[in-house]
Amino acid sequence: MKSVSNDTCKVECIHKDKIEKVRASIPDKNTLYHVSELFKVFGDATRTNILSALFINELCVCDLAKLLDMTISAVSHQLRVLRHSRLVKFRKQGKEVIYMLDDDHVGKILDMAIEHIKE
Amino acid sequence: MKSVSNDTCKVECIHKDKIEKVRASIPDKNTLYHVSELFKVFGDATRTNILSALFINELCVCDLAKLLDMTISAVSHQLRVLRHSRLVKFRKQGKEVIYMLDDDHVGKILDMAIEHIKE
DNA sequence: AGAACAGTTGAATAATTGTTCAACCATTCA
DNA sequence: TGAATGGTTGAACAATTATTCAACTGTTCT
Repeated sequence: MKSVSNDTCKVECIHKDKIEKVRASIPDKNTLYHVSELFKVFGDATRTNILSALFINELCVCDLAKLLDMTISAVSHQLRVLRHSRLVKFRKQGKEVIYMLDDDHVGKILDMAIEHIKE
Repeated sequence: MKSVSNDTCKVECIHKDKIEKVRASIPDKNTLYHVSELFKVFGDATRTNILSALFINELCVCDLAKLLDMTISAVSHQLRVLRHSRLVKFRKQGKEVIYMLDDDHVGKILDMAIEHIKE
C-alpha cells in the first residue's frame, strides 16, 4: 500500500475524450524528439550568431571567431554541432575552412523567429 | 610577455571586407539573444509535446500530465516556462486550469521545423 | 624537411536546466 | 468549516552542455 504523493493524475479531472482526440492527431514522439533536437541547436546565442552571419556571407572559422569575439576553438566546437545537424556545410581552400549555410530553410526559420520576437 | 595560446585569431587569415559586410547586416546582438531564448524553449521534447498537444486542443494540466505520462508538477514547471515566453495562456474553470496556445505563430514554427526534419 | 598557420578534438570545468519531492494555495462540496 | 481535488512553487539533485586548455592534424611556404 504505497503512499501516492503527487503522481500522475489518477483521478476524475481527466477528460478522456479530449486526450484521445489529441493522442490521435499529435505528431509521433519520434518526430517531436527530432524537432526539439533541431530547436535545441538554434537555442544558443553563439550558434544563432553563427547562422545569422553565414546567412549573409560564407566565412572561415577565423573570421567567425573575430566577428563574435570568441576563441577559434569555441567556434569550431559549435560549428561541429551545426555540421552534425546539417545546418552548415564547408569547403576547404588552402589552409582555411570556409563555412556556409547548408540550405535555405535555416534563414527562413530565423526570419520567422525574429518576426515572432518583434510582436 | 605572455604566451598567446589559441586565442582569438590575431593574424592574417582574417578577411576584413567580409567581416565588415556581415557586421553591418547581421541582426543586433539583443535580437539574436531573444531569438535563441525563444528557440531554447522549443528545444525540449516535453515542451514541444505540450505545444503540439495544445495546438490540437486546449487541455488542463491533469490531462497534459496523463497524455505525456508525467507528474503534474513536472508539467506545471514546463507550463510556467511556456507562459513566461508567452507561448501559452490559460483560463481557470473551477478547480481546473486550462491551457491553450497563445498565438498562431507557434503552430507555424512547429510545422516549419517538421518540414525541415522530413527532408 | 622544418616552421608557421588554420582548424579540430578530447578532457576538464563551470554553468544551466529538467525532474522530483514536499509544502503550499485556491476552489469546490459535504 | 473541513476535507478533497487541481495546480503552483522552491529547493535539491542529476544530467546536459558551452567554453577553455592543450595537444594534435593538415596545408603552405621557404
